[in-house]
Amino acid sequence: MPEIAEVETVRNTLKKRLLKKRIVDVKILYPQMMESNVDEFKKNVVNQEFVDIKRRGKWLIFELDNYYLISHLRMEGKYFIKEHDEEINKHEHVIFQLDDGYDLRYHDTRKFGRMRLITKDMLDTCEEIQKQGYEPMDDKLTGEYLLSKFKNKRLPIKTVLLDQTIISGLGNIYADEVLFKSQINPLRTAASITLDEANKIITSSKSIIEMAIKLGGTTIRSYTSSLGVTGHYQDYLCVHKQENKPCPNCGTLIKRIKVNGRSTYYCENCQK
DNA sequence: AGTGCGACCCGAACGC
DNA sequence: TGCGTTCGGGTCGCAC
Repeated sequence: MPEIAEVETVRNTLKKRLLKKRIVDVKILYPQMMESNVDEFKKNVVNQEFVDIKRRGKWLIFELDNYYLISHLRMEGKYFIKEHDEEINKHEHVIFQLDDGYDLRYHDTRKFGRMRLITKDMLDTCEEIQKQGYEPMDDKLTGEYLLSKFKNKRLPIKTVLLDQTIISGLGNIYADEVLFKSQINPLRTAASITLDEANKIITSSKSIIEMAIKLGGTTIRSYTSSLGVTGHYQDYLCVHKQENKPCPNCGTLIKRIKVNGRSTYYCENCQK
């Protein structure tokens, strides 16, 4: 599932293939995922060229001549580049036909992803984008900032790390890994986190995201006809999806619990 | 304001 | 084997 590192990898990969390409047609096969009016979307996106690809948290932002195409991959959204005459897969929901004989195809088995076209001046007022908190690599993310956000929260710290308005980009996997590296029990309330621990959360997030981006970069599968992203970070996970495996620190078997409905993995010995 | 929970989806995993 | 059921994951919107 794409978290910040995967979205960054998608961004870097697509950038190499898409810049200066022009959209000559678009097919929307699953209109429910389109938050813009479908007819307007088609009308406006056709004949636009890809100028840049940006990212904010888990949002991908395709910069076109006159618009931003903003796209959230949610759980399983992927972009593929395929030759235009290749058969359409049943999970391909939006097909952008490019001027070079290829398509950019949005593929999403769960149909959870969303996309929308906005004019350039709308980005500053686009709520989903603007309400994102600081990203792990942002210097503005400080222990003091986190404490001010955690102050009145009685929710488990694990749940609060998934709140994109505080730290932008962490998902269920990295939240578990960050808490393990910070040696913090996922069930602790956010309000109970000390300044020291908040700083640990920040340094852990930075190093984990940095490594994940590097791994994503080295493990891209790029075929001649398509281009998906399968990072290899899963080979380096300490706790997430590691139930009943030994903790890399102390050997205690990793526990799996539910925290506010989400699977959560941790070492009960290391994370008090 | 903070919190809790259902809805959105459907393939995979599980239970019988 | 084949069926039915449950689960999961990010985010939103609504109720409390």
